[in-house]
Amino acid sequence: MSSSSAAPRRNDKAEKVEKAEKVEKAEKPPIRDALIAAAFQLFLERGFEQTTVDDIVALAGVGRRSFFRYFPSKEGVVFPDHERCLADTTAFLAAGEEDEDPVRRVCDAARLVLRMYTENPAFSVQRYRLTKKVPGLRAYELSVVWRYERAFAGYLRGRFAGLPDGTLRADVIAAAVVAAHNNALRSWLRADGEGDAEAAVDRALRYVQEAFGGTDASGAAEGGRPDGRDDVVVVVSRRAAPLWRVVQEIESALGRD
Amino acid sequence: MSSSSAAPRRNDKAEKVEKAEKVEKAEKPPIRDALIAAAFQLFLERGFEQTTVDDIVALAGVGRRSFFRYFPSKEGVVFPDHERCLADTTAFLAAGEEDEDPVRRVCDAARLVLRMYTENPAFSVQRYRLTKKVPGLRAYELSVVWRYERAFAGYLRGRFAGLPDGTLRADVIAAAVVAAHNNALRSWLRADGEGDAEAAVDRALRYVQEAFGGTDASGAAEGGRPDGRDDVVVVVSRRAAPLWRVVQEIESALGRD
DNA sequence: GCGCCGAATGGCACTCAGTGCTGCCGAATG
DNA sequence: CATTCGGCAGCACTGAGTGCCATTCGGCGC
Repeated sequence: MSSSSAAPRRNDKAEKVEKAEKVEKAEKPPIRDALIAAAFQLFLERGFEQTTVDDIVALAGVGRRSFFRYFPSKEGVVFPDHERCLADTTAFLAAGEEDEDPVRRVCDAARLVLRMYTENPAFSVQRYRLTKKVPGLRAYELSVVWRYERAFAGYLRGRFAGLPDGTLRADVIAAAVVAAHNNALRSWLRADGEGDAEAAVDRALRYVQEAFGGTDASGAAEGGRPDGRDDVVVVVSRRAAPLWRVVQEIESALGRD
Repeated sequence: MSSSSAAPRRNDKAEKVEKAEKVEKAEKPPIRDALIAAAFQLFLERGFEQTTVDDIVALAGVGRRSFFRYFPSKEGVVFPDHERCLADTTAFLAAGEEDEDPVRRVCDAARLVLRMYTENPAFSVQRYRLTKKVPGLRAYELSVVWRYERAFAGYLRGRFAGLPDGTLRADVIAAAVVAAHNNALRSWLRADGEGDAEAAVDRALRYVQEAFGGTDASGAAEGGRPDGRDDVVVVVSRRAAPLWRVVQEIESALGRD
């Protein structure tokens, strides 16, 4: 792109610098990052549908064919790091110990996914705003989330193998974990990345863990109950009241909200 | 297209017959059904990607433009009745009574969706085999399922409004209901539509209802309380006990199970 | 019976996503 | 220096999806 064949000595030097950068950055293709930056710039200022792949590659200064070497589709450029994150997550689940609570392990895996978002708050918020408006991106995000959910469910199915209704439990818990994670994550994204996302997700996941009863409620130990109270609660309810109403009373009496 | 202006009398008769069919079938465009039939025939014998929209309209004997008048995309023809079913489901939720258990209502809505599958077992099984192999159809199905889940969650958010963690509970329960429904549904589809799908889904949904403690367990209302007791119940629970354990105590104390 | 109107349809042309192929260039080999 | 190999640009092509317009058909008023 820049002036070439002007000074061979200088070119040799430039090559050395480039190589040094390569070693330093370690297998990071600059073309990929240029495409991501160009795509987001155009998507944000002009809209997703109003931007063609040709516009992106023109702004990034690369060939059109290169775009599809790095991303499977026009939507894929919006979720550039999910492939690696999904691999990390499955590896994390595969490395789990046998005596660990499976639900807790899956919750920790979800926390791993959360970290990918919190590492780049600005980027995550921009992407959230895009996916909220563009139906095509929402659909693509669904397929991404679905792969996480299937990874969770697959792990749980293995851990629940032999148990009655093992696959049912696995599927339901995986879906609940994903839903809780997304609920907290989206609250954080709607707040422009302000606030403690980790705490919000912990809180949401604790609700799931309590609902399925397969855990010691993680945060209860640490955040817990600083006054040391582990006392009893008395609830009085009319027998004819609908059960779900009673449960609501119980929950508020127990201080879970 | 067919021979015209040959015998006006005969043409008049043909018109009458056509009109009679229209009145009989009542607002059912035959073009739509012809497109669905042609699409499935080609998808099954040749594969989804190997079939173009031109192939479908050629076999159905209609213009290419008409395909996209009836279906939003090539994938859409595989899920022809979901739009109506989704409308029915949201209407069913909107018509719910205020004093009914919200979780139970959502489970009933899921049973409504199941009915759409069980009404045409052969069709549902064919579609299942297609979506299992074709990634594009899986993605499309995800977006369809997502709309049901959002309908469920929206209803629950309304019912849980004001409660602590209302949206979290709504999202998680909606996801759990959908996951349980799909788990049972897919078992039935894998078995080629043999067996009792209703019973399987009932069983799966009961698991969800128990996990979230928001139900009177199916038959409690009708089984009633013939002794006329409408007294009070006192429950004592340790504050640190997992919620599901507490709920179990409540349920047994209230005599519902 | 006649003409008009609106809805449904078919046909055409166009944009753009995604893919296969070819040639090119630079870098690592001998 | 010659060769090979991997990444990239450019080109051409298929096919999905859309906008536009002409046509047709059933219905309706005159």
